[in-house]
Amino acid sequence: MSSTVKPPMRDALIAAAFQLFLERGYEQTTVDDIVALAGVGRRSFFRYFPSKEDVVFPDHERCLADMTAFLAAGGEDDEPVQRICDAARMVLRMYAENPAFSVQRYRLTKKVPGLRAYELSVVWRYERALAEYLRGRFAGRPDGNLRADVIAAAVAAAHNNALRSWLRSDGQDDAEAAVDHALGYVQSAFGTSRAPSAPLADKQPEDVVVVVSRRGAPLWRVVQEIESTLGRG
Amino acid sequence: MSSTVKPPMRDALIAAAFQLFLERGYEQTTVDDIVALAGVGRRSFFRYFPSKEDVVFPDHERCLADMTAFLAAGGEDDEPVQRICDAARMVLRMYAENPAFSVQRYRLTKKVPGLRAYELSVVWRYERALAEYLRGRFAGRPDGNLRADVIAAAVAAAHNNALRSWLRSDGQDDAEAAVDHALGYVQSAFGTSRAPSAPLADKQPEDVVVVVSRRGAPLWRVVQEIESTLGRG
DNA sequence: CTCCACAGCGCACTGAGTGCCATGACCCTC
DNA sequence: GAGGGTCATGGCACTCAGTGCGCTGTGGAG
Repeated sequence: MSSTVKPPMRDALIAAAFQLFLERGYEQTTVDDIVALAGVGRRSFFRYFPSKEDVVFPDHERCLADMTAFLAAGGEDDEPVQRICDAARMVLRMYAENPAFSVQRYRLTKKVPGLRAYELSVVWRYERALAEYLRGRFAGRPDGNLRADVIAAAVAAAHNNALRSWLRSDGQDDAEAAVDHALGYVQSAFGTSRAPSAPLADKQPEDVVVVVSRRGAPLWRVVQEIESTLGRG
Repeated sequence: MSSTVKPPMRDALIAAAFQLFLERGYEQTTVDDIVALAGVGRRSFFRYFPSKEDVVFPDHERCLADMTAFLAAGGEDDEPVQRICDAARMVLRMYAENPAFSVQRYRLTKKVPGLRAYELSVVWRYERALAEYLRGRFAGRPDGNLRADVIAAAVAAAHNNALRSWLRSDGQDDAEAAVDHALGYVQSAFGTSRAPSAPLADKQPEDVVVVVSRRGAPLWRVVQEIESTLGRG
């Protein structure tokens, strides 16, 4: 999409950086070490990566752009929560495309506080993209912004939960299944009028009947009554 | 709790830093400028603040410790979601104690990307404290960790939504009411059998009557039926 | 009075990130 | 084929955050 040609110098820098990071650690590796191993000038490093941390997350900028484009391409008839769940799945796929690389990076970010902080800012931008989309879709509804922020945070948290458990398994588990399960939980909590996932969708509509009186009551009261009715005390 | 005595030097550094940050901006102010204005040695700055960013968030370390202690002090009979909502309210109160300072800091963090990233790592630590508490409480339940992470993220997002809208109002709005409302929404979504807050608890129980048949149905189906019943298409 | 602990200070150093300019390859035009 | 323009790269010098180390003054305990 954005860049059709692949600069070999960029890839060489990434390879050299990860080799040194894994050998002696992130903080023990200077930018001078990286450029020396890659055989390029120090100034060129900062041409391709605004900071030393960026070399650890080389493809997030593109992935974020893709996700934003995906959300912008949706129509008004899409179910919003479903849409952002699909958007979150795109991020997971990006990780799953290079399992070995993703696991290596996970080990790095787990150890180095500076990288963890940087990853947070990356995740935050994804979450903001989801929230902004929902804000647009919820515009006009009561508490639209609040609902958008909360649901986006829940979806991001569910995605990250599944992603991290997959990374901890060294890429052995089924990432797609894990994220489907996690997102299904969020969709059940913020459920909208759509089945959360295919295997549950073939239930009969008659398997539940709900009658609510006093429609003006606050939602939490309704939920409270339902839960006591369902016997979850 | 942690530090009973207040070093005047620390406060002098904070005051000097904010004066300069507001005058000429964060990035245009060097640590040398701050220590020169405060009349202390440069090395002393880094004795009190590990980094230049830390001087912008001088009380978060204490607040995080207080929140962790609050969560650890809870008993097994507390309602978990209610508990972390109360914990989140502690953070809001910390902000509300110094409205002018909080609003100044908000303006700074909104403009400076580096400070925004730092704030993210602070918020992340709060969220992790909430999630770790819930993980302990949900231990053994199916999807306990997932539920803990998602609910903690939702509570943090709701809190941040209310906090930011209060900060945007220059501290004029009612912060407590805003956060109560926002957390009430989360509790309604992940609702457990308890009223979300005192001012709503004195409603009559008769103001809503719910009848649910087929109790074995999945929760998302129940929610779907309720929403269509309530007319939230 | 002496010793010791500690808070602050000064200094020199590393390393990230930036601005500026030179160089060389490539391409387009005449 | 010569000249000029663009662009990627390299080299250099600089700022500034953050650190390690050693010095100094002060104040309390013996």
